[in-house]
Amino acid sequence: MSTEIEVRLPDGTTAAHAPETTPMDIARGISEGLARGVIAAEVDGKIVDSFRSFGELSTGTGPVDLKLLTSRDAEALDVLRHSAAHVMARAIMRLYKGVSLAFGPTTDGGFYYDFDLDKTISEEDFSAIEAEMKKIIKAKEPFERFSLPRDEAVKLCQDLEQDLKVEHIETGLSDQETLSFYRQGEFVDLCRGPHIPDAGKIKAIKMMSVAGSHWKGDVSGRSLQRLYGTAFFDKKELKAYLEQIEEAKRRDHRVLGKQHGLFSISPDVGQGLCLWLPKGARVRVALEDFLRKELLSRGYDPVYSPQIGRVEMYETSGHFPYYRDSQFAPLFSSEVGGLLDAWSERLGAGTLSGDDEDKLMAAAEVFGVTLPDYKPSATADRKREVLNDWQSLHERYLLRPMNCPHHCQIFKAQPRSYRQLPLRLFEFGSVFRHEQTGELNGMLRVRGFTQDDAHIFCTADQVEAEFQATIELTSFVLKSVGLDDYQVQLSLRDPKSDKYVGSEENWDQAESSLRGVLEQSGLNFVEEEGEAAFYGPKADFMIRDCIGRSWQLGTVQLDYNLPERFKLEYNGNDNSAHRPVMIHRAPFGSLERFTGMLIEHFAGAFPLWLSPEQVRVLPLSDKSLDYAVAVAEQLTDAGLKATVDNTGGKVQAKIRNAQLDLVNYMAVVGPKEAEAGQVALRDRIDGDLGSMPTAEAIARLKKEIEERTVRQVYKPDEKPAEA
RNA sequence: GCUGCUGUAGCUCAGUGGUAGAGCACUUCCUUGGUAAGGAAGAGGUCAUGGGUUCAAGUCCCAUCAGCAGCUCCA
Repeated sequence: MSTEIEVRLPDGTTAAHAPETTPMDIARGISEGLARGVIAAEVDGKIVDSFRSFGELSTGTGPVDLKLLTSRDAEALDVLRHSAAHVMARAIMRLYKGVSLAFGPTTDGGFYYDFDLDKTISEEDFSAIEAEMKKIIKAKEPFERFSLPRDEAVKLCQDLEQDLKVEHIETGLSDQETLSFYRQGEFVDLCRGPHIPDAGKIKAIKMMSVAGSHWKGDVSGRSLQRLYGTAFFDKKELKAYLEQIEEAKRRDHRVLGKQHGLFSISPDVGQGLCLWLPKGARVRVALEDFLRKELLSRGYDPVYSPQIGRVEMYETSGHFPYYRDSQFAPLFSSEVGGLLDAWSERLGAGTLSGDDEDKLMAAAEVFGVTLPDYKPSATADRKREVLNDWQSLHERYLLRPMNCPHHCQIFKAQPRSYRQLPLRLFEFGSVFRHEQTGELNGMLRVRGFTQDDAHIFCTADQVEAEFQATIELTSFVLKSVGLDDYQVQLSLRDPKSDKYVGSEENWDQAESSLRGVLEQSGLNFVEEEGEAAFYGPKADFMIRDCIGRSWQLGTVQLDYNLPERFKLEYNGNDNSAHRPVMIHRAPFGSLERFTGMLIEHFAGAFPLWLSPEQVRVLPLSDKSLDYAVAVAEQLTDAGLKATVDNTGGKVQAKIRNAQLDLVNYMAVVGPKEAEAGQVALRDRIDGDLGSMPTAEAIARLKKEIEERTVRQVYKPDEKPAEA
């Protein structure tokens, strides 16, 4: 008999147990009730099955730390959902023939499992799948774990006709000597675990959606069907989760944007190209005016630059070659330009046959272009050179994907002295990127957008202070729109990757500068390796909105690369040339994305200072219409965004419409108000505020605007149900 | 770009091979009112586009375009 193992509980008590003892046994020793509630165990900080023995789990010589996990522990939900994924897979295998299992992990909201099977699963099949899952759950069969050496594991998966699992063992798990499996009834799956003791612990499940996916995330690999589901320890939690999803749907900026006339995307203009309707544009103007004023007072210089630039400039900056696929095709001054471009691409990819080459030569001749230096016997590189030489004698323009090259040119437009630094150039610059069709999403992911962009050119010594100032600016901007729950993500390079440009030293210097400032700032920040841009590390602001979703918006990026590429220089106090450092920064990120996020955060109900319709004047009847128009003029003169409801009908209906249109204030005017030069002000949030002189109402609203008050984050469930 | 789903009035949607519908919005008329819906009438559609099957297509098939969900990508 082997020696006993010391087990220490969270309260510090320790006891010796036989090696075959399991966490579940210990739970049972404490109370039957606890044993019934145990979902999994945490042994030496690792989440494991409650039904594995300490002999197997213990690694060291000292006592093992045991924490029993019940439905009250957050980690337990993950275990439950992983088991639910197995239950779903089991149901699928019962319902359909020839199912190959891929992976079935948990996600934030639930779990999914990827399958390869002939039948295309649609939402209509969900009820049958759920019914089968419920049968499995009701049977309360236990999950059992067993391990096999690799050859036997491969054999088992072959016997089970699970070719994807076989492949995974042979490739992804090639370094594993033994592999663990879980059995539940007739269902056996290669799986790391851990799992719940038995299926009966799953009290609430729901199939959520079905979508396509790829084996191991490789688009050229096998296409799989991914089934999403979720599971909870009780039905109430499931209900709350579903309500939260409904809440997010109600806030969808695409729906609210249409409903409230904020923006529109027309197929006639093009996919991913946003039309700002007057009301949406007013929100944007408020944001732009606010930021412009801030920047001017913080030592920034406004600049303007064109929305196209020569391809050569983007070759210099590196953007054109690096992001070729996600840019709009270049504009060529010569009609044969596109042909030569495609020709050169093919040569570069090595996919041009001699036949096709002859055809291209002939085609070029049709356009009157002969290439005497182009020798069919030359190397592909030499041929490309000839083509590129021809191209560079003709204009090629790129719809700009970034503003920075233009701003570099502005820096270069005149000799610079160290006395002029830091030079902070800002522009609300529109850029165009040909994002993949499947990525487009309302205002959040578009093909044309406007960055609240600026580039700071400074000396190496000024980097920290400038970085700190931009962090402070971004925090201020976010606070002004009522966003105070955010985290900064410091994105560093992936040491294993070679996609980065610039020297090792520059990267080290950049990364440590950013880290230092963030540490001093007291902001909550996390570091992420491998998330940096190709030209430098960056700090992204991850904002949490009022329903807990995270958004990546503002960004501050350090760049030692572009100044190098554009050979930017300033004259130092030693009267010799020095290279400036560049900081790219955008507190909003893009106006499109930021506005889209605000629409969802406020559920369309903007605070007064951002609101596209701040006051609507409601005449009691047509008899008061003239006075209403006069009041609206007074409000407009005072700088407020005011309209008049000139429709017929009763004031109750006008109020209802204004409330539904999320107008911040209503000014009800009837004979009494006209007589006294007053308005009866009604607040969207608090209701009737009573009559007051128009001037008093104006002062009240102007104060709220100047203070940029965010009085309420609108909760749609407070809205009365539509009749 | 890939997989799947969807496309009918301005909006939300019904319409399972045989005469294109509802609610809201809109227009007109009546009503002229005091803090979340007054009443009546009317107008509005090449059923996304293009092919095909059929005596007959909004409905079935194919392609294209667009949208949605997910995958992959994101300077």
